[in-house]
Amino acid sequence: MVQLDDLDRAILRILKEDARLTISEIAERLNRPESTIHFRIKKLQERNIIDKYTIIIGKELQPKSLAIVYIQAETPIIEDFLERYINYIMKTLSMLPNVLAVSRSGKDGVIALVGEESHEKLNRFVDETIRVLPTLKRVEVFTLDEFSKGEGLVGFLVGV
Amino acid sequence: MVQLDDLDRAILRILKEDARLTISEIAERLNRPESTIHFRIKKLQERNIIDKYTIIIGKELQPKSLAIVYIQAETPIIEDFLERYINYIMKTLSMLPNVLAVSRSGKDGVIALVGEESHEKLNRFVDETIRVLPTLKRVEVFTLDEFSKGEGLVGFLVGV
DNA sequence: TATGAAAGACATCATGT
DNA sequence: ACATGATGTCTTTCATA
Repeated sequence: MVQLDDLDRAILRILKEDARLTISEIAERLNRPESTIHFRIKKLQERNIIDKYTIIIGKELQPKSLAIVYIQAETPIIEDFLERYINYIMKTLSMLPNVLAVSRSGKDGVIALVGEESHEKLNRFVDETIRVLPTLKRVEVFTLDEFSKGEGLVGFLVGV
Repeated sequence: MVQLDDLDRAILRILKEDARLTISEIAERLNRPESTIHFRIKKLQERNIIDKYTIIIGKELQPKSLAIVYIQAETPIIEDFLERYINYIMKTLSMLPNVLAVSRSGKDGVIALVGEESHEKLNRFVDETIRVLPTLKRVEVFTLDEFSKGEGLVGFLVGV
């Protein structure tokens, strides 16, 4: 089981905001000795509660136009074909740099997060790369126009 | 404009994998002097290409069941009401800890990424918190069952 | 598990090629 | 862009409670 006390949570929240703060700065903010903060962070890493440290890429390198695309395959007679076809779609989309995330959705669906420089390019990508896939039952596009929570995810996902 | 050379990109890719590597370790991997790496990283930060440093929370603290939920409001006669209603929905959802991301989608829609401990809890959340909202035209739920790209986004978004 | 102190490693900066 | 060295800060370890 995962057991976190208030100090652990406080440290995690601070590191989430700025993972480059020094242990002494964190110690000062939380009114604890450095050795304690160091010990806690070490434990959080060992317990894999802190999975990794990473950077968020700034706006300039991020795609301006985003959309969630739902792709549903035509349900075929042969089950095994559907399985392999979904896997093929997922693998293909995953390789594209402007496809930021791909997940299976149910037995016959795929959800992708797509980013492009402009609304036009995004529509063209959907038309020319996704809608052309054979034996699709449904393709649905939901543009992401303005985040009120979780906006940072673009800078986290975008490649360099 | 954003100008990145191969060295910048190599550094960014390394930091994306592990933002806690020391400058000397990065310098060694890339066969460059430490002073150069230090200088480049400093510039990348100043140029805001590195926007921030953060931590990814491990699996144990992540929701097991995820879904993208699309919420479309009934288009009313009065435009201004739609605007305020969408804002209200977004603000309300943003406050919930199990709603990891919220974005407006078009004039009359909202897209939310929802996480819960189980498939059942997730369905209950959608039924009891989202479908009960008045004057909705459509609520669509797409479960996220298995990522092939961008899986880390959950550990990035989840709160502590 | 928490803490204080000490030792070593590191980032940072200045200077010069 | 790269090299070197000086400086102060930070991490890490360990002994102790």
